[in-house]
Amino acid sequence: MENSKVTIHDIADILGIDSSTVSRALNNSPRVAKKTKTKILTKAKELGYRRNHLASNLRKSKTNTLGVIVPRISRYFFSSAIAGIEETAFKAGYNVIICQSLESLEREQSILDTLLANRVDGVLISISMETKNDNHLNGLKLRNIPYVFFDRHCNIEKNSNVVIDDFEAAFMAVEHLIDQKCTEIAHFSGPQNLEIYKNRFKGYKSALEKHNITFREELVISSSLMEKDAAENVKKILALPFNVDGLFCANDVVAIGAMKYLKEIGIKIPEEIATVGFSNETISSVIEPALTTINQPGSKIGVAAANLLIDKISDNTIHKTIIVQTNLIQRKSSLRTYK
Amino acid sequence: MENSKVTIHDIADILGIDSSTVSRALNNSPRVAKKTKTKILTKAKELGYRRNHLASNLRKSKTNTLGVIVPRISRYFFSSAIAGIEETAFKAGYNVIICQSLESLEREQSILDTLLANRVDGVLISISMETKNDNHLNGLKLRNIPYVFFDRHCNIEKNSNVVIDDFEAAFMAVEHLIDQKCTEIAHFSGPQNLEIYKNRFKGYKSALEKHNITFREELVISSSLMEKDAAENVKKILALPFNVDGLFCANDVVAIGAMKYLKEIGIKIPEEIATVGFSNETISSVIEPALTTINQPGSKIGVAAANLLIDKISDNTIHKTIIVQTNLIQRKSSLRTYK
DNA sequence: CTGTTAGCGCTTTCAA
DNA sequence: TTGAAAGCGCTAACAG
Repeated sequence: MENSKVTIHDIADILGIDSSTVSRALNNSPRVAKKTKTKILTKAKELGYRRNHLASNLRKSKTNTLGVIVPRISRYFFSSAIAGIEETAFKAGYNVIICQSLESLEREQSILDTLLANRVDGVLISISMETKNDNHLNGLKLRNIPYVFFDRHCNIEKNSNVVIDDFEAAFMAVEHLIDQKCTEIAHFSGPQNLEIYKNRFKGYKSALEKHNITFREELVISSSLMEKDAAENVKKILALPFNVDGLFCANDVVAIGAMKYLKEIGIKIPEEIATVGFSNETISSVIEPALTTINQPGSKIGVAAANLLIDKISDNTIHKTIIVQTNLIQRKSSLRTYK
Repeated sequence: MENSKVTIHDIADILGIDSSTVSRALNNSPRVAKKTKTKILTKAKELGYRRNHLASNLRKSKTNTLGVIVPRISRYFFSSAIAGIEETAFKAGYNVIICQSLESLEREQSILDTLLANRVDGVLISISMETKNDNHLNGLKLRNIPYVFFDRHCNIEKNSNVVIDDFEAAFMAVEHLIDQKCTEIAHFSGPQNLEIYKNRFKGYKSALEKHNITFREELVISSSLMEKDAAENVKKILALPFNVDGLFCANDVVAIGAMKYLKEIGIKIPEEIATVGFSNETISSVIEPALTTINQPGSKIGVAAANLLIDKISDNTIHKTIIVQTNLIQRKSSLRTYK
């Protein structure tokens, strides 16, 4: 019993019927008598039958496999996205091949080759920093293999993208600062050629507007958002002829850097920092003064992206952009404790 | 050109030879004339031939797939382990199915079923907190499917484990505390059914011994190492009739929780906290007072585990335990700044 | 509703 | 060194 080598033929032989009937029954086809079906399913269970996906897929010329390309698996946002993808894919009967581009376009290209060789049914991709367009996805296009960008996408028409609502997230973060009675809110912003930072900046501006706070050019400090930029950014703020009492960072790395530097020089302004970024819970819980606007968006995006891709696999004409909404992480207890 | 549907038969037909010869050539068999082989390989490349792994694997009844079970993908240690596994597996021509048990034995069991159904060639597993033994791996044993434990393992003979040198790591961490003149060092320890926590406890004890510090039962506080346990643990320490001046945490989650709680109640003891855990760099840079003993071991362990499993797949008699050595992360600048 | 038949694309004896 | 032939386990016409 429980032999892994049980095939539909074994079941057919024992029951004195044909293997095609067994196949139908196992696939829950309506073209099998209820009685026969029951008999077959019972016997299958008894023998410990397990479908051989290899054979099944060969016959159907489908692999039931999705390729996933991320810059780096170990970044929390991506690992949680993968968790969401895996779960969704699994439920739908798909396996997932996960690859990391390590922010290299060249690696991204060679990964696509490998995925092609593996005959994946579809691809989920979050592009590397080096990637400027989708030319290297030609192989997929040629073979009509659907793909969906998630989070990092090329700004290209007729593609499917799953992204976060950056405008809204930024808006919420800044509004939170305003609720805390901050009036001079600085913004550490990112490269304005990238959609996400443009939208976060817009959200910042819009929140100020809504609450009739004058927008000041000099409060917006643009950088590449590395931790090392943070000290410079903070210095610029401190050099201003008035006191800043709130800070909105366009990502968590620069927020962490800013807090570190502020601690280092023993200065406690600004009183509130908010950041839009993909912090993991552990980080968030350590950085008390920072408020992260995005509540575990990784897995949400992963789920949405996987679902969209699976839809596209059955109907490749679907093109859409899904904007995932985010929540403010509420950490009231810690937020105002250390003023 | 570049049609993905090129088969060995197409090549054979064009060249006027048999498909079996083509197959041999493509598999670099020595039983093909050099000239023919070159001809075949050239034509294959020209036509953009790609082997259909499905068919190949069906014939060979191998899936070239490894199953990986981890408690949670998004924990930094595991995502970096997965990165290492992926890379190693990929190079060796294996794909990887990644699953998370979410610390549930039940889920772990059902994942194993799924992996069996997927006919994986081998399994890498890091067990859940609930898992006490390897009984649920019976399906693998029955079918002679090799498996390797990594990081979290059952302490069972004749299994293959890839682990960190927990004893050594803990010893180093505690010795570091002693070097900082701590004498009353508490230990937040974990479930003693898990080898890793047992060994970290041993390392703690051993370091004390070496430096002639009396071991005190009441300084060891066992919990499930969740962040929520931390507050309770700290309370127990504070209730002691003497002052604790050092703290060694068996993992980083509880260390972070402890620091949070200490901050919250405005208490600055203990002066030094060390933790053995798999912190990511961002976390480490935020948690100044904590010293993490293990320097990015995840991918190291992943690579070692995948290699061992692949070895076992070809020779299932290999049984060994690989102990991966670790380094102390040095963060002198921050360590003593905020006392 | 069930059986017959013909492969999916590849590997691997066995003969030649 | 190459070819012929069989079949991995499953599915999907097509008949009946």
